[in-house]
Amino acid sequence: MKTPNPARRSERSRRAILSAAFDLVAEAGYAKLTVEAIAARAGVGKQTIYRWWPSKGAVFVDAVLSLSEDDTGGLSLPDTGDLRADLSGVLRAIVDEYNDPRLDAMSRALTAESLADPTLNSEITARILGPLLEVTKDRLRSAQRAGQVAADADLSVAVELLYGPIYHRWMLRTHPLTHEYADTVVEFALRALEPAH
Amino acid sequence: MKTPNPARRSERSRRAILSAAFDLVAEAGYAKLTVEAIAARAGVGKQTIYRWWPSKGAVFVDAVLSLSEDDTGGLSLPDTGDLRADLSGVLRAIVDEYNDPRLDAMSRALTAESLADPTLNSEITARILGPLLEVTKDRLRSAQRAGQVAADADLSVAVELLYGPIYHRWMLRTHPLTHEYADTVVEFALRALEPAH
Amino acid sequence: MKTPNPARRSERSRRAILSAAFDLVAEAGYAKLTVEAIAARAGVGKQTIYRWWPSKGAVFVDAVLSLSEDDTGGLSLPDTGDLRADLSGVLRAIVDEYNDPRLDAMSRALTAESLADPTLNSEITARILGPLLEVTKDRLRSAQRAGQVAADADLSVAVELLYGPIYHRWMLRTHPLTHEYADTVVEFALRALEPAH
Amino acid sequence: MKTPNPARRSERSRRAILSAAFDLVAEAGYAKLTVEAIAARAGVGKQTIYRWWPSKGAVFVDAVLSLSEDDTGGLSLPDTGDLRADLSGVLRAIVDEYNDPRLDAMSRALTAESLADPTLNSEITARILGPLLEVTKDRLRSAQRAGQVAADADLSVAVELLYGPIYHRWMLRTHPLTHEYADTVVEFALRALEPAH
DNA sequence: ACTTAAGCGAGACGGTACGTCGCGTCTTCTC
DNA sequence: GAGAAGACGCGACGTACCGTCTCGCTTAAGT
Repeated sequence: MKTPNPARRSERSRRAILSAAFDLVAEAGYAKLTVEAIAARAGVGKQTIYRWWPSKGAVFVDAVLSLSEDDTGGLSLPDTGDLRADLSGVLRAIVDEYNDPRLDAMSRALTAESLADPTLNSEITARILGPLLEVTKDRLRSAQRAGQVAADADLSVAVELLYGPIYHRWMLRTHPLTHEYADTVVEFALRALEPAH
Repeated sequence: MKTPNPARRSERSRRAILSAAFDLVAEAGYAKLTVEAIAARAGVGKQTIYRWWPSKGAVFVDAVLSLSEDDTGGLSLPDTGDLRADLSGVLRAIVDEYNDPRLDAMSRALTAESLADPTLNSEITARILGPLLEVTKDRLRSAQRAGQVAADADLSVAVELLYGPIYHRWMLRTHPLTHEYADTVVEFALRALEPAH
Repeated sequence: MKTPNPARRSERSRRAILSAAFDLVAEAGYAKLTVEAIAARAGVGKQTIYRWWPSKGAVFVDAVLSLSEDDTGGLSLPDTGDLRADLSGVLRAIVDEYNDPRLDAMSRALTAESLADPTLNSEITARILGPLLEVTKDRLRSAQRAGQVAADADLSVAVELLYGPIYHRWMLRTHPLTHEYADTVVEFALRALEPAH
Repeated sequence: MKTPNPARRSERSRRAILSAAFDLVAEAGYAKLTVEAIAARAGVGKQTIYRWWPSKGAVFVDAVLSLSEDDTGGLSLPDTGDLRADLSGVLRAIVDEYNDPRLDAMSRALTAESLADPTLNSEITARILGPLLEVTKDRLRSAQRAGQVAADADLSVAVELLYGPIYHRWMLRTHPLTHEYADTVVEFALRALEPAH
């Protein structure tokens, strides 16, 4: 099992494969994605796929990631000084994404894939989720300095207080995801995090 | 598509199929579960499976559910008067379950399945998750009457404040799930829910 | 394995089964005949078929035979004194039957069935073919008495001289089966059988 | 329905499939031949069979044909000048073949298959039966030139006069097939074909 | 006339084989 | 030497029928 020489890799094929994978999922759902279909649609031999990716899940994750990285990093988290507004902004944005059927389907597919394959899970965590949590923590740290958040609050838990409820509701479809809901979550979180009184 | 006559259904086969499915997942993981293996292990024709379940996922969900329903309701939620202790009890119990590799694998398989098939999702929600959320809300309602929780708090959100962070951490494997973590979550949640001061 | 009591046999079911079998073959060909289809079409339980016939081939053969026995014995072989004319009559009649697509298909199905199952073969031979050969031999015997056929000719072979070529051509589709052909065969056969000169 | 590229066809698989099919029929009879068994015995995927043959019948016919074509033409028909002896030779040889249980079974299977599938019928006719009839006609033509057979005899019918009775007796099992029988048939045929006297 | 057991319709069952799909590997030929 | 093309061995799919096996129901026979 010799590893191929990346220098020789065809950029045209790489792109074609990723975009074929993405389009196929968009059209028919992740469950119907097959390596053969990707190869056919991309005008590529199957071997070319297997040479560079370990599984079709990896191709798909790559496809999604390469797309989301074309954006300037997805969600931003401004620091206007108004913590409540800043957090509400992110959460509402996330709610909007989950309410877009296209993105919803993609996210669920990605999640399902990551459940079955720990490798993909870490990749997703590292490349999508991690950065989001990080910038959020940054914002909370800044709020700590401003005395809006208890100095001793564990920020790793704090971010989960924000994103956990949203994620829970999205994954389990217990109730609709709305902007009000996002705001309620922010409200609760801020109360939980506020300095001792 | 004629629906079979349930009156004639063989109880012996039903049981054999469910327990075969469960055992196979326990032994080799959900990814390797096949209808043929279930049929073989259960000593049953494939058609008998397809006659009564639409997919192997449905069989598996049924298997898990029928098992979890042999227990008299699984998790209980006592009302000792000490809200913090009561909640900490449930969350720690859940953390323990997620830390049991067997149950962890089952839950992830169940979750992955429910991502791909909304029907299963609702079934799981209705038969496993729903009851848990319900008893939790009951406990919180009792706490409201006792003045430990703000009277106007939206309890649907409140339960997500409790379970959301745990679920988030479990699903995304961002950090280890510990009893301390459970307690921290309870702490934050109680602070968020406490009556205005 | 107790043999069922024929006295209790339902005549209505028997008829329904035979005619369902016959019709199904007529409609879709023998290859697509199934026991389940016969049962369904006849409004009969499968067990009723298995109780009275050993195989679907047997049902079909029975169906054909029961039909052909409604006729007064099928082909007749008159003795007008004109041997050539009498034989030409039968052979032409047989040729006509083989040229009827319905009968052609039935005969081929019957033949195929008898190839796979020696039991059916003997039944067919006994109930359809045998009588034909017998009456033909009778006619030839009468011709022997009239001095038109060599006294020492082996009549078992003689009839095969008549039917063999026709059968050969029908089975193997080497050439079309026509009345002229029937007459040529009769001509050759008579020449082969004529008394020494 | 894209047709596969024959250039890429694996010769090794082709051979293995044909010989597996042949052996399986020899061992257990045509009725028990299955595509799965062929594939398993040949060490081949089922798809490889379906890629190149339309049905298991076609595989079997191919198997038989490819074997019979390894022989340099099978039956020969010498021209010794003695027509009776030459014809008796072929008919006796054919009788011998039909009396070999192995060949008998093969021939019946082949015949049954050709009854159900006209395509196979023509193939068999073209590759096995046709050549035999042709060399026989050649021999009779030579006999015509020698004045042993009527100049105006229709040779297509003549050959059926020879093979028809044998075939009839073999197929319908009315009487045993013996060398004497073969000779009797030749005798009758020669008498039928002899020039006017 | 009344049981009572057989035949019957229906159809679920354990199986075998079907013909198809997709996997991941391998081979051949091209650029 | 990477890539397009696609045949291959393999494993599983979901379906069609097989022949067997209960289920109630009906129906004729024998008390």
